[in-house]
Amino acid sequence: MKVKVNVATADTKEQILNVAEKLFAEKGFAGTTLRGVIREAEVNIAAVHYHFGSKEKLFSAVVQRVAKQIIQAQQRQLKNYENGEKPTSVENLLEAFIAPPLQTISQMGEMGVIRAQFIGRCRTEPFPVQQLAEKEFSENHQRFLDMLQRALPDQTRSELQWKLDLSIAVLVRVLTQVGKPNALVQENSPQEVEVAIKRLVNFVTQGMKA
Amino acid sequence: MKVKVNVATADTKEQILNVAEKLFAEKGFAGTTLRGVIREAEVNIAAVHYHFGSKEKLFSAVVQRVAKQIIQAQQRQLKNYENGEKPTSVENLLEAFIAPPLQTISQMGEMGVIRAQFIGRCRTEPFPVQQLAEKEFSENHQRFLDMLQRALPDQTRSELQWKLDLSIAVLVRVLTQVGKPNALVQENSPQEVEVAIKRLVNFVTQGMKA
DNA sequence: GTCTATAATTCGATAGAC
DNA sequence: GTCTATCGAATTATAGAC
Repeated sequence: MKVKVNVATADTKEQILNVAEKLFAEKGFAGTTLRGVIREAEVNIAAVHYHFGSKEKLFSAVVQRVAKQIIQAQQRQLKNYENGEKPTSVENLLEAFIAPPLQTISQMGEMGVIRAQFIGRCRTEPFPVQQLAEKEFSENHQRFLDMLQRALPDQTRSELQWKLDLSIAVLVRVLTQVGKPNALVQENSPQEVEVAIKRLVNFVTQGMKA
Repeated sequence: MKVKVNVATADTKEQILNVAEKLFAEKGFAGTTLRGVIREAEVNIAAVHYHFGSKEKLFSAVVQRVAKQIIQAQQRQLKNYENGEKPTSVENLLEAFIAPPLQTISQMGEMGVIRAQFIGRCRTEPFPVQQLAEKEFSENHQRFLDMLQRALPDQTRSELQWKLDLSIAVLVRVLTQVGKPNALVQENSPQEVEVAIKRLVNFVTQGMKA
């Protein structure tokens, strides 16, 4: 059975999502206007409300698209370490957390820098951004926390919690600085990203074990 | 010779600065309106433009007040380690960097949480916030970088640069999470802050030496 | 220095034709 | 699904009286 797809609509929706991600990344939620989005996306102002309902729901749609990709890549990476009994090492866990977003971003070219900045906004912007974003990522973070607890049984849950939180802060900072002078990732090439992942994993692993 | 001080004006300016810091911290630059500021500060809308000139210059004035306090406290702390020839240890340098903002914030009570969030905005908000803020902090960061270089002569300048940048990201994350559940600093009491400083310095020192 | 009044834009959202 | 037209409200900033 064929699946009906309105091509024009799919293009319009996706075009709005792409431009919205770019503008939210560059100017933040409050600094982005729907009129700015529709101008760059070359669609009608009413199309945004027809497809998404409101500015806030548009933002949620962008977040969900981003979160889905990242979490899928992280879970895929984790399966490489699934041998069974022994808990995965801290290094491997942190690499499974850190490597996927960096690799994804380096594969996306110019859009990768935008994606990186957007992720940064999700962690730092005022209400309602952080709340909308956390909803999409919290379950995944809990899963990683559970695995870290198995790898480091001597540390308390709350200790691991703030250490993971700080590790994410470090990852997000690296992401938002991609391409800038003196950043850990400057050219955003696959080779450079591999080196950056090693250094970054090392940086946070030391902190996590401390 | 007496110094003329218009008390009403001093109050008005300071009141505007206080409320502006609070609203910028809570809602960000774009999300804050001058009308919101004057409503809460109970001053006239024209007073903001008379004293500061524009929304952007008002933000700059808040940043300058905040930066001045932090940098002074850090430099004061550094003088404790000035013995002369031997370079200060990495731990001491990082503690001189990290402790002052956390201690200041815990002394400020409720306003401390606002101050902490405001500092977070300075590092993460879109143009023109980051640019205006970096202008006030960059010289101080360079000084710390120079001292770190003396303490860790085997690491390259660019290596130390991104490591210090990531350490600041960690500090800022701790600041913005003050008072939230599972944060490193929850009650914001002097004793708790002292413990937090030790853990935090340990976390970033391990990463810095790695 | 402080105030009122208002200029000049811009915003998110919606109604209704096609 | 897409469009035009527009509503109602909010924004920064300024002019000018006191």
